[in-house]
Amino acid sequence: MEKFYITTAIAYTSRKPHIGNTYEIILTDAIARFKRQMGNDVFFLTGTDEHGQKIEEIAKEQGVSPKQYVDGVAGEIKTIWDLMNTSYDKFIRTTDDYHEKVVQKIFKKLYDQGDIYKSEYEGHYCVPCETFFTETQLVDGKCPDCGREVKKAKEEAYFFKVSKYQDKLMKHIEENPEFIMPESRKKEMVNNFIKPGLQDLCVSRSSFKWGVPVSFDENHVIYVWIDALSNYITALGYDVDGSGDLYKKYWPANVHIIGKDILRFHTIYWPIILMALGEPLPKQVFGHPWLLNGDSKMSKSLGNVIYADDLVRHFGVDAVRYYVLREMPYAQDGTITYETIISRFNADLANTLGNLVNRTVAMSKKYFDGKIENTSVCDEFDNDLIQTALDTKDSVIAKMNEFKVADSLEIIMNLARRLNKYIDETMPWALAKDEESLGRLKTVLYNLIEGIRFIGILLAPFMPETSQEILKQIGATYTEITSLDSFGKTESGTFVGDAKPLFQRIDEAKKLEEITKEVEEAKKQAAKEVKKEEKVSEITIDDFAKIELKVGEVMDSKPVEGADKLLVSQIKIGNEVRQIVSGIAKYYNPSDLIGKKVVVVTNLKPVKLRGVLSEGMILAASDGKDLSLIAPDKDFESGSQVR
RNA sequence: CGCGGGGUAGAGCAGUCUGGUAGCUCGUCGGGCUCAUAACCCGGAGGUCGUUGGUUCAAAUCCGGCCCCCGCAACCA
Repeated sequence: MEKFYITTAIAYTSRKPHIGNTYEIILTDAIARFKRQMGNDVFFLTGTDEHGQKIEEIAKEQGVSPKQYVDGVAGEIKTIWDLMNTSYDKFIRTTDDYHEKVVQKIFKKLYDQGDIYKSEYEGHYCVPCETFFTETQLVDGKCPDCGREVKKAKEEAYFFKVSKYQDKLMKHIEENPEFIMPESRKKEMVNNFIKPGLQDLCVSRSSFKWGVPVSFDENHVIYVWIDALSNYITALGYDVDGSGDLYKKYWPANVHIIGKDILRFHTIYWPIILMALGEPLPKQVFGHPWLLNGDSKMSKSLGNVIYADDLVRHFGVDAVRYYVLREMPYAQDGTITYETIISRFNADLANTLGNLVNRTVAMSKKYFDGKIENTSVCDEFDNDLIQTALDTKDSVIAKMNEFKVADSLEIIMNLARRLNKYIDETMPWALAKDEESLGRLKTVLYNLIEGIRFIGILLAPFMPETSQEILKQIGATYTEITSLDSFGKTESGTFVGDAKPLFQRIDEAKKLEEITKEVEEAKKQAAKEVKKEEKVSEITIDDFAKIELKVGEVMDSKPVEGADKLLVSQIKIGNEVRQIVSGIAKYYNPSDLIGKKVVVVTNLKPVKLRGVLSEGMILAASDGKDLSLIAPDKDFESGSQVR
């Protein structure tokens, strides 16, 4: 039996995953189930990435230990994975003992052989946040987290010599065109990162503690990539000093299924780590697109997060699986809204598929007490139907081998449509009226049941429960995909089961109203939580007094050349005119600003943004989506104090 | 000129590699049917394929210019 090792990315345990995160495991599960159905010996790995500064911070805020915190979230993640009926063989946590030990050994080995070396990490350090940032991470030259000033600082750290393996990696990518999929992503990686030259990767941190310690230097913890990526091999029992049987059997992975955003780590750093370890590379890395809510990304602050368990409550597990698998394009981002999911549910699952099964089984019961017989009274319509069923099986297999999940489902649905049409073509209710055509009627129903059996079997990787229910309702005894080699496996004399609607049609207006209520409720809740999260430490009135705020009038404003977010404005404050650069170009036209009264922080240390001097800061409210300048309520003289 | 993706009927997408009647699902309008979950089947309307120039007997498709949207650019799947 051919082995097939497939993995998801491990989920970060900073918070509960939303439907977009959940999409990844559903997708991977569909592929894993398909491969099993095709007779492969599949090993399906998933798990959680549990270390890092962010988790350390959240745990601290909540007053629990990091381990306690990740235990909670990892449990929640596992619950959702199970709720979605995903058939993973192993769930690894990066806080598992065996994983941590092997990660330490990997680090040590790379260090001993000279691929990891100690050096200094120079960056911009934000003191209150205790975090290093690179030049490019800074927002307007300030800390991206808290917006405060940063200063240049050095930190001792370990680096991984990725540059050493660059050429070898490039060669591998060129020689294995299927290594990075989809194709468009490959270009992105090669042009953006490899060609310009790889920089050595910082692989340790000393600014926080929540991680796997470097075994020979206790001031450092191993930074995320070596820790997290190694899960794919530690889960199988890889060990520097000799690996276990699972590893020998399943490595290299046939495919890593990951989000497009972390493609870089999986197609550049991970292969290089493996090269350094002298281990074979995964055969393929598939970067799937994202699932968006409408046209925007799901985020807590926007209050538009959709969770898998909420969807399941409203629509059921298989409907949610169906939706995400059917709706996601191969290489482009997909969308989810409650409207579209209801529409898919009704059109595809209730009307086309559910109703087909229901009417067919009901007719079999009604006309022949559920007994199925092939009397071979054929007609012109039959051949086309039979051919469609056989073609459907072939196409689905072909598409699935390319991971084109949405196409596969569409093809299966087309078979359901073809079967519905067949009912109209043959008109069983008319045949039932005449004693002489009962033989023909038996064949018609036989063909329908057989066609539905194709659907039931082909649907198994995508909607496991529905697949079983369909096969049960038609009383199928042959349920293997190999039984689809020919049309007509069902034996005469088989009895169908009870006809129960597979998917009850949803009243869209009513459902939406119900959901809207819930969403409103959740939004309020989220707003509360966000507020809590954003609460910064208290300051005294003296601290506040250090900030000088004044009313200013915009005399002139224009875009900063070469920057898409920045405007440079001349602001009159009393008798003085200052130049201030602000990141508001996306929200305001320069010409509209002229004459406006704004509030300005006047004693801010001047900085250069994009090479342009900025002597202050204009205050604005922002919710992440839009931005509004803060203006005095009455027309006030520029230069007036703001307190 | 940082890199990449996209712009096709009211909505969502396929077709572009390999040029040859513009297709699918939803919606909409009309008809049919009554086995079934007000479902199913058939038909119609609706598109200057972002724009502009070129190659060609022929361009959504190949080549060039331009416009618009969206990602990525060291840690949000």
